[in-house]
Amino acid sequence: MTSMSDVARAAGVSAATVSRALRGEPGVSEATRRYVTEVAKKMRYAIARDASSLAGGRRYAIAVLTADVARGDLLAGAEGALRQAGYDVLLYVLKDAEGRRRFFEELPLGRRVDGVLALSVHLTDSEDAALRSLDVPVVSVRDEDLREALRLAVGHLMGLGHRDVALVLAGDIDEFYDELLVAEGLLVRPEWTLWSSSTVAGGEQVVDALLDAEPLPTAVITTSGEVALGVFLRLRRDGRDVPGDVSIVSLEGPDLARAVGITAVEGAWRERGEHAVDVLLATLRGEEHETKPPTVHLAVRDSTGPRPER
Amino acid sequence: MTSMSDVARAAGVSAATVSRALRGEPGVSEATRRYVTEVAKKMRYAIARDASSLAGGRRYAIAVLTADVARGDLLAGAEGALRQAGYDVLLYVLKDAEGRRRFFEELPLGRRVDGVLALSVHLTDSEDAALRSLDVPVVSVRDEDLREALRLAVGHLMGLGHRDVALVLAGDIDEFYDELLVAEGLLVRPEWTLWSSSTVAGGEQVVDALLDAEPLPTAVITTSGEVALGVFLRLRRDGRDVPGDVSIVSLEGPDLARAVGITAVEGAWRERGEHAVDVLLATLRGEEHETKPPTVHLAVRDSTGPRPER
DNA sequence: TTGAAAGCGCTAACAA
DNA sequence: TTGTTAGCGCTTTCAA
Repeated sequence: MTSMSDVARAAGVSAATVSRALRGEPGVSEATRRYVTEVAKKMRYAIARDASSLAGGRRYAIAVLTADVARGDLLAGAEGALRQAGYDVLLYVLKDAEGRRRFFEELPLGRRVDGVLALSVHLTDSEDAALRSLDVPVVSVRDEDLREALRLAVGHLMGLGHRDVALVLAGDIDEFYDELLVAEGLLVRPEWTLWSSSTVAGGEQVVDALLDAEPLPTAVITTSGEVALGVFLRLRRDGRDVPGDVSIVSLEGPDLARAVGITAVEGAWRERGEHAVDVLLATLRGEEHETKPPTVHLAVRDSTGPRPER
Repeated sequence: MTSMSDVARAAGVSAATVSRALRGEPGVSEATRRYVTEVAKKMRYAIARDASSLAGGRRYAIAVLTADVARGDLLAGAEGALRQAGYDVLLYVLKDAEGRRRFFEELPLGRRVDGVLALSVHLTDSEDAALRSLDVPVVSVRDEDLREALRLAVGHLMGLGHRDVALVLAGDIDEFYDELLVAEGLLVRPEWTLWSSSTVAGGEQVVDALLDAEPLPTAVITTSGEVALGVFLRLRRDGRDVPGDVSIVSLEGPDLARAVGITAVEGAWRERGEHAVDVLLATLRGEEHETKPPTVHLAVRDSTGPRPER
């Protein structure tokens, strides 16, 4: 393994200079930096993080806690952002109660990470306190944004006069939706709360189920872009007009929804994960990160319209 | 932060002794070990991994590569096993092509991990070569086991005379199933390939869809225990006999299936993740780990029987 | 069974 | 701008 002093020797400079050059620290002439970088690359030098952390006091690692691996986008978003910022992601899956208890008891993070990101883990007060006792910044992302997304979607639909709204949940999602819909003033019929896989085919199936149980709702909210697309396609194949007969709103899958012209809540999970990372990194830098989480906003497109007369 | 020498001082021994005692190394009297351990605990001492790795040459970290966070059980299984063995899990999500390319180009793992676990990432030859060049052990888990599971289930059902089999896919699963079923000699009707969320409700919905499209298949294969349960319950509620009218096999959810008496493939993802970790850790110890992946076997229970006469 | 001492490969003062 | 010098907090010989 080539070490930093190997590089230093090869480049004819001191290890300190190599260190500065490679990290982009000031105090190195551009020429030297370029040369050293090149030599290091040629030698396939990889820094020894342990030594770096030990000497520098920073670990370049963030613990990411997740209650499950279910919310994939959130995790992927956070992972990508952290990776890009040069941080390693230490994953801790707090799935079963026993493992979770042990985790907080042993708190294996001591001196191992620069910060903690809790994704969709609803921390109890004592768990939260335990984390804070590590005295590294802790940022957590709750599921509340999803509520906000739903709220937006429902608000939009109600503004258009809809009252008969079906909800399609994709993945293993908590069931708090029902309450939320009710709270927003919608009637929730059990047969209009459906589950589906996050696939187009899943969405198509859902429509089959809805068609079998007339009357049709006047609007459908999906938690997945793929499902929204499936719903859209299947309705059309059945001769229904969107949004003439049925409106569709998706709570996720912004790219897909945009491509197909489906009204959708944008700026959801992946972005939320990235923002959480921003907040955490800012804190690490000692800054106050004032920005709010990515605005969950509604992109109104062609899939929603006024409630049809029937 | 209390350091090892703080503990040593408090316990009236040398740092070397503390090190040995805490790691369970031989050469420390039991009395000393117990005492030191107690003192360390009382002082809430947490080892500085960086220093430990630097001095010891082992990093106690494994890179876990995953193409997506979709196969949750696999990841969770691996994470749990690694954690238990005292290893940190460095997560790398190789989702988009661009990120993946960059990952293999920069190979940010150098001197950072003791091994690599590739879960459901189908590595190209050059990617594989890149990983091996790190010269740490690499273990990968492919999706083939799922095929094996399906093969088992289909074999069992065909042995019982079934030909009309529905397949319920849960989650974002690849579509290679169809081909596989055909390859196994089954007729695949499009309306019998269904998607569902991994929930009981999802399974119930699926049955509704099937009932609407008579004739009913004589058997149903699900990729989720919850779905199998939902199918079971809904069929019964509709007055159908299981397995008299319809047989059910689940490819996952062994615990649930066992509890309810559903024929199921056992030893699937979670265990596969754990086994991969075993293999990796054995390699790290310099041993040859000869055991095969957990036998994907079929636990035949009351939910499957001979094809009904109709 | 225990301790002393020498690093592991970096970063961060401090000098030059 | 660059180099020299101390460590960072452990593990591991080697001696006692």
